[in-house]
Amino acid sequence: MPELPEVETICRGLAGHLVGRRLIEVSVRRHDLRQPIPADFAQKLTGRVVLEISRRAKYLLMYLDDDTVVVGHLGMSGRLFVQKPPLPSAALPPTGAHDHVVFHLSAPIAGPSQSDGGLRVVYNDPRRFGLLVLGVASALKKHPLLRELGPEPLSPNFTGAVLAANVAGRRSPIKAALLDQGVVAGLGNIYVSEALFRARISPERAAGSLTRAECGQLVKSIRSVLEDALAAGGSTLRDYVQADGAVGSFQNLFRVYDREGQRCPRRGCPGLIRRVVQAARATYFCPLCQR
DNA sequence: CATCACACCTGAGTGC
DNA sequence: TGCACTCAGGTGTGAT
Repeated sequence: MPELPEVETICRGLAGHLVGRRLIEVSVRRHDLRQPIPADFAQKLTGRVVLEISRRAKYLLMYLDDDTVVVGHLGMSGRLFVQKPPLPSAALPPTGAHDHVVFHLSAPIAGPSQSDGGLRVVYNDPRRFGLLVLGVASALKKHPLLRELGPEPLSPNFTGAVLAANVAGRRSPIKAALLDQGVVAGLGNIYVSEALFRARISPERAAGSLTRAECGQLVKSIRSVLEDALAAGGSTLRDYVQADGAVGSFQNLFRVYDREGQRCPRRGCPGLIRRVVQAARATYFCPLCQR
């Protein structure tokens, strides 16, 4: 499911609901995700207060008040959503199929007292390609899942020069290189196709053959497509929803993804969008205006 | 090393 | 309606 804009949208939604609440109960219904949920997961989290929620690449990071960080990934089909009872003590919806972990949270600890009777957050993942593991905040950069990640595409240190250096010498297609989370962190199958279209670069070009100028253009295109997607709340293909259940709308703004056979949206271009398979993933592009 | 095919798992969609 | 088949937003592995 989720690439950077979807994970960032969920992250922001969760932060608004969870920061400043205490985890009063954590129930793990299935441990066998892509990596097993640690046996002491629930015990380690119970009683902790959520300090902050952030994102690195496609990982969600939930910082707790004891130096523990929950490191989460949604894989292809994972969802995290908030369930809030409409009234204090009102019954929450029953746990559904593929709800693997349920976090029960207290009312906000600080601030004006209110009728908020707490809420719960559900981790749901039919395919179980996602994961939920634990890290240590003060040593998070060394965490095995995070230490090899490349630059954040929306950060100022992701430049054309950095991209050029990270793909130097690579003979694989630029499409495949951009999916490599060590080259740039957070892109997935949709946004790679969309960014290459905006940069007018063919996905079949050898990554190392891009000029410095092309790398600079590609960096700009990556930023623009991610920012546009963030503004739309991400893309909803089949099951992605934001933390509060709202759906994203960027799928309506795709220019090439899943548009095989349609006219190239670039003004005056007579090309037709083509679908090819690279590294076992579908790639969409206009063979006329992407060179 | 770099590259690639494939596996992991479930559900949705399609065509017969 | 049912069945067989294909495809899907990700990533780690083993073979080459």
